[in-house]
Amino acid sequence: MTSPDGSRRPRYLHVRGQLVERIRSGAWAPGQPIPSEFDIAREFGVSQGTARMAVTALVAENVVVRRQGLGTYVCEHTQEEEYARFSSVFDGERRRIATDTQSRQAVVAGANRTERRDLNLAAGAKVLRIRRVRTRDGTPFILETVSVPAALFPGLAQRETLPATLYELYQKSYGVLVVRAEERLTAIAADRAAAKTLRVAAGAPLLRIERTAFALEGRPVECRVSLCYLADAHYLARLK
Amino acid sequence: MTSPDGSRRPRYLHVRGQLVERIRSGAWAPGQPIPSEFDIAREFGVSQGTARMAVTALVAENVVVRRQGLGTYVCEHTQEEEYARFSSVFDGERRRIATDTQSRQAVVAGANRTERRDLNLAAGAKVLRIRRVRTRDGTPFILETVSVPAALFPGLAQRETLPATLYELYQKSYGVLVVRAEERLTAIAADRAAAKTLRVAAGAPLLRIERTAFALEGRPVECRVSLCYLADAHYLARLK
DNA sequence: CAGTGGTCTAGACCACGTG
DNA sequence: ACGTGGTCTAGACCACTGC
Repeated sequence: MTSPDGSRRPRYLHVRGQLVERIRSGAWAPGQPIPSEFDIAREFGVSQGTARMAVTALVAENVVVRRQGLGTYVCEHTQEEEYARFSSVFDGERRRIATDTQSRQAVVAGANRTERRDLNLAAGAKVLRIRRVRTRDGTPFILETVSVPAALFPGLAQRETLPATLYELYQKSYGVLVVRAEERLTAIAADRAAAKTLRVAAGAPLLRIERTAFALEGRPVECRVSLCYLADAHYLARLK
Repeated sequence: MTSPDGSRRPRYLHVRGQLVERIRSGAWAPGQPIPSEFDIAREFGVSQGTARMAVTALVAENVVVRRQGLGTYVCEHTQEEEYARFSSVFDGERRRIATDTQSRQAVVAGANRTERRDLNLAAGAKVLRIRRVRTRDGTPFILETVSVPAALFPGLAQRETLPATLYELYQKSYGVLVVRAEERLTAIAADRAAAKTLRVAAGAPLLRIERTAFALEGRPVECRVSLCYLADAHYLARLK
């Protein structure tokens, strides 16, 4: 099969692209079922097996989830799911640690060098920076700075309140679906400001997490730096 | 289809199990091609599509790799591949850091509490503990203690030399194929001994990595603790 | 019960890497 | 040219879920 532009692309990848477009545009909303594999097959004039391959690709990309006997649903960043997928901090008994977000501050500024590189922005581009403290059982636990391209989230800076789980907001208000992230970790000594906020001694060892989050088609949409004081806690990474 | 014990299992999972058994037993050696999908289909009396599903499951489990036009090969832990899969430390330019292993020391001892939990060992079981220092450009970089069940690797303690890439040894000499690992990370302050070995100041922030490695069917086969001084370097984790 | 995803067949042809 | 994995069809039936 030859596509309109002359390049040879498997049919299932063409179908996948069409499905992604409908999800990106909001025609198929988060948490809602997409058409059945048979319906997709009929609409695009392919067999069920081919429609299934297209859906399987989206499952692998964390864009949809299959529920046997029910249907296939557009991924939804609920608070719970977002923690399960993107929060990697666990306690001594290997349970995921729940945090609350206590204080916030949001400003628009020119992107710095790290932000321009991680978010793939041109010089002079603006970012919205959100600074916040996350607490565990009421005590400061993580000091976090979240940066997003201002152009991608119009009006976000003017909001009076921001939810703890930002990806839900990105998705529901801006149609930006975070599907993947990379985190770069280092151990650093707490400087005075961080030590004061986290209520630890200056020089205490902190885990510094620098995250870059990616949306559909690999587009970087957020970077954040988190400083954590991990007393009786750890970060969990799964290899392959 | 009903299997001999009466449970209903998809045929492709039955085929997958048979393939795993041949790899585990060494009948199909690391780095060697397994039979083609058509040959597998013929042998087990299933269609190519079903044989393909069985192979796809093994690909997802990191047991085999497909090479288009060539065949499907049993995964091999070569030095290069092992670094690419299990080494997560990168330099400031985001290149993977190569390390050399400079000094080693191996002892057999009773498993401690952490080892018993991570390796799923009974009280009184013995482990082989390997202590070693890994260097970067000649300077100490990672201080590492590797623990494996002594019963699983007979004769390993008596070896005069050990390679830098242990998983290659586990696989080639003992038929133990590491397919997955979990790493638990914390930031700690260097104690005197670690500081001296790594040539940093006592109290310097170190990244502590506690790894558990799993073989086929989820069996834990190794745990290791690594202390890294990450000057101009970071640990990379990929989320989903 | 109807409708969904999950498994399975027996073919066919294509794209790729090697000889 | 050959054999491999990769794509694709047009069916079929099974297993699960909710009504």
